[in-house]
Amino acid sequence: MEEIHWADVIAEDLLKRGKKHRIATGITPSGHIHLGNLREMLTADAVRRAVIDKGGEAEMLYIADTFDPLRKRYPFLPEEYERYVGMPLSEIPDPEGCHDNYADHFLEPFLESLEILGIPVIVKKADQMYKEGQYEDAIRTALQRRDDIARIIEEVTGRKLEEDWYPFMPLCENCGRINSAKVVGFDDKWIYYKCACGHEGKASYRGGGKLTWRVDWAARWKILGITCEPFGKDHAAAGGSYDTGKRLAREIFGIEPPYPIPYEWINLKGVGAMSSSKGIVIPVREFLDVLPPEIVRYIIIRVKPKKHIDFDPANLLELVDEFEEGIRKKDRAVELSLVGDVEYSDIPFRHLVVVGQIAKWDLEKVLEILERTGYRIDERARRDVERRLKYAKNWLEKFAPEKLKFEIAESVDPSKFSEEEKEFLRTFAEKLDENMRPEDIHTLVYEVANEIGLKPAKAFQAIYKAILGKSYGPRAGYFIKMLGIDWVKKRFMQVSS
RNA sequence: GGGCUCGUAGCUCAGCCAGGUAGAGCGACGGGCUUUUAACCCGUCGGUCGCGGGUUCAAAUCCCGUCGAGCCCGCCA
Repeated sequence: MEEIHWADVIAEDLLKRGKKHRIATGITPSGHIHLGNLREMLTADAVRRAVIDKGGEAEMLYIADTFDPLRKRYPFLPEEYERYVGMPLSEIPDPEGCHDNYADHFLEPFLESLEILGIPVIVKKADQMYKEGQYEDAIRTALQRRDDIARIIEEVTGRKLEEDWYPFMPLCENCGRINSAKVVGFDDKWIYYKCACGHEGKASYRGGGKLTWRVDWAARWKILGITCEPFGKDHAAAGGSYDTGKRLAREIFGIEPPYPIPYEWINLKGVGAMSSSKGIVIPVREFLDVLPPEIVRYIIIRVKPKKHIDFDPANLLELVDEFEEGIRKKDRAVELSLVGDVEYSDIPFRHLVVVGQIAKWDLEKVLEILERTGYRIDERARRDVERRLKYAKNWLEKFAPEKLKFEIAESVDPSKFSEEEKEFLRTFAEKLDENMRPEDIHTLVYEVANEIGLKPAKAFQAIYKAILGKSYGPRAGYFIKMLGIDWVKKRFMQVSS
């Protein structure tokens, strides 16, 4: 039985509904956008690609809720930001002063990440949509049909709404908050409100406030013609916002709700679920310095959206092996993860981690070593190594377990070696031959050790001591071949003299 | 109170949607080779598919129930 990738299953479903699709995403830029948030984008993008692969048309929208109020002063914000709580993110200054406003500060690196990841999105900023009047009709409808909306929300959620509830949150022109004024009435031109700060005023249909979340969501489906949308499992619970959205879409706005794709959270090993408000975060942008985009995509795309992902950045090599194997097998998840026209060579990432350390990350040296150990270096391999070597270096420094790290000792002190060790190294060096293959070298260790009556374990230790200054290291045969027979001979002779 | 996911080999999981004699990787064990990192090759061991019922010629797979684990909703969005 052929296994079908989840994105293809969804794409099939979508194409039964129509040929053209607009897939929405909506991560709110209230803090650093992390790998967990990225799942929404990658889920959408995998489906987008699958739809296109099957002959349909699809585009991705990213609605950034820049008009959302700041919920609280997050731990990463300075104390004076207490006064901005409740104000829309688009109206709050950038905490680091480098962008126009708070929302842009977090939005920009994220959009940059999306570009690196090869995710094409049409960006819609909510504050602009409101200010430009795109929501005007929806707001009018929502206010006029306040009772029907309230009834639907009450029926779906089972909770009771206040008598004076309205599906609209006015932006108070006095205190600047968008979450503390109550609607007291409305006419064709204005929405009248009374704010907790004491101010009474009137708000415009264009940027004078926003619809409450559940209503806003359904409204935006209509305004933008959304046919599909991934969202976190918090929205997917029974009585949750998708359930209300579904009914609001049909009964208030007269549209079919988008095809839902609920997804699970991503857990960072040893840290727990990623959450910007709890400060458990590795910003996406930071990941992309350490891992190639296709691997980041693969981490998420290989797993069905509804299954939770435990991700341990220290334990990455196996995943990369699997990915590289998938390239050869033309695995669908890998295919959906590859970005642009990047071409892979047959050099494993795992190998680059070792060779890079030997060559001290010098590209030419790395290529030289790879060639010496039997890899064919053509233009394609060259480009590939150049690209992935940077990631290998960054990953090693940032996430790799200590035992994978080593450094060639600049020099070693012969007095630290016993006579036995010296004898071994001398004999070994004499027998080393430029034409030996890694396996031959490995065998030679045993041969020489036996010849002079040294335990093989001691022999290996002597080798590592002479090269690295510690008693363990990468597999000796390959390692010596990579270092260069000539160099090793010289080093061993010097130590044993 | 409600929703989702998981339970299959020692471990991590695939297979379940479209039922047809249980799979992979890792580990373990034996060997290649008297330590070499999360190395390579060959081979071996390893599972009453959580439990109980039902449907079926046939169930890991579909249905009902049940037990256990995790997360989410029941503030706001």
